[in-house]
Amino acid sequence: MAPQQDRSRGGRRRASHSMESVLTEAVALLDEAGEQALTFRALAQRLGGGVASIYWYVASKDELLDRATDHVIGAALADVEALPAHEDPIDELRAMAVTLFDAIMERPWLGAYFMRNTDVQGNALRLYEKLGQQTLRLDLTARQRFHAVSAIVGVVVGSAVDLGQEPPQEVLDGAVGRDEFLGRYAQAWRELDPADFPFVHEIVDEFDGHDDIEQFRSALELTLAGLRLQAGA
Amino acid sequence: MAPQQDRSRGGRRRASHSMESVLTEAVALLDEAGEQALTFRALAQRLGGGVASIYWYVASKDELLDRATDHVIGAALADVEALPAHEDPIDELRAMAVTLFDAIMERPWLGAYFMRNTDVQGNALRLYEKLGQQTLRLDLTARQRFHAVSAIVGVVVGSAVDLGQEPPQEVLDGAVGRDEFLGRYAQAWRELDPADFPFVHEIVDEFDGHDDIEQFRSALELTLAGLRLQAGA
DNA sequence: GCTAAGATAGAACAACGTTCGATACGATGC
DNA sequence: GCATCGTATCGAACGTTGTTCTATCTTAGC
Repeated sequence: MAPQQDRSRGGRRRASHSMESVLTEAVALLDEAGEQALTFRALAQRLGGGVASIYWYVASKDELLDRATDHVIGAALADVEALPAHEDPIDELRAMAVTLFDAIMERPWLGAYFMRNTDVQGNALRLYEKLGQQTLRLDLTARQRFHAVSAIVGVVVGSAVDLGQEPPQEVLDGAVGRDEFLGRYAQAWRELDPADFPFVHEIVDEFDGHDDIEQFRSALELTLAGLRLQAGA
Repeated sequence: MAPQQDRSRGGRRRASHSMESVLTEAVALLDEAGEQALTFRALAQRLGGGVASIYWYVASKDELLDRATDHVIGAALADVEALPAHEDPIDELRAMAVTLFDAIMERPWLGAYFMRNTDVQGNALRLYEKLGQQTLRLDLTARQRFHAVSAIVGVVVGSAVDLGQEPPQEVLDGAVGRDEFLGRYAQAWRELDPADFPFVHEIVDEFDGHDDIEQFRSALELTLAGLRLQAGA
């Protein structure tokens, strides 16, 4: 009753990969345990192959990160393209940015690599174009359009970076909940001298247990309000 | 005429450090050659001591980075505090944000670590407080104040991250100038199909040779305009 | 002079990205 | 059937990194 071994002629089976599987497993590692979990050895073990095989598909870890990033940005781009059209371009910009932020929230590691994509081509550029096309519907100069899209991307990235560097490893392990983690900071802030830190005391209750999405949407709303003003609509 | 050797009894002189010198040299390494240049061995050599000695002052590289970051944020905080007071709190917020961005521009590596500071205390918190105090002068709810400061910090960080990850190592070595670097991207963009990428073609001339500070100020202006609208002033 | 704490340092360790050389596989030509 | 060439895989090794271990030197107080 020995189980049918998955080998031929006693030799160890050779693994056969593909660009897709390499990227998929790399993203899976990043999703499960964050940036530090993605090593060539861990990835090779997951693929059931050797370490050096990965170098057939990518020339370096930087390229692996770039391709993995572009891989998931492709999914975010698909989400954005699936969005219904709005009459108001600013409404559409808001919907796109929120969709983008949602995608990053599910993958906190994305924040650090989002803008690192050195490739000129790729899904990041398509996303950039997609956002920018909305500004073409606004009464702006080319320079204003360029700056507007940069500002919106900046808000997304800025919020995403906050997100990505928030968990200090305890909350990722599940040992400490996010609320408790925030609560610790809040408690330390409450113990500061109110005379020296009036603002911190003013907002500590808002900080405690705050929602990241709401924080992002508020920042986005300010930028979009400024943009609407600039477009004179 | 042998030079007076700086040693006693022929033995190799033991180095004597201090928290200040360790942080100063660490920052110097980061300034000169970026994030990857800061290694314990390079730092030890610079301090004229052994590798393990650094561990007397910091428990890990993460802590070293945190302390180094807070060290330079302290300088930025001093710059911000030296700013003249404005009658309009939003004008003062703008001046503070610009000062902050200037400090980050001189140290591109700061962008990646700016928000990574896990310490609750420190200069980052004081800077946060300093920004927040201006919102106390505006007619806003506590939540709006919290979100406003987060938004402004987000704009700074978002632009700073762009900045920090821009040079791909050639421009840092001085082999390729920033303009030429930007020009390469611009050229590649110009060769894209205008039907597929109308926005990219619209702004490529603006992108080519653009000024980072101007880009940042535009993004900041949109946020501040939105904030002014929100405060009903 | 002795001792305890403060401070320094060399050597070793484990993990990482990367390279090298050898080897197997699959289609093609004959 | 067989040699051939480009594709693809793998184990082993290299150099560098953060970190730890253990030993040593220095200083202050008694």
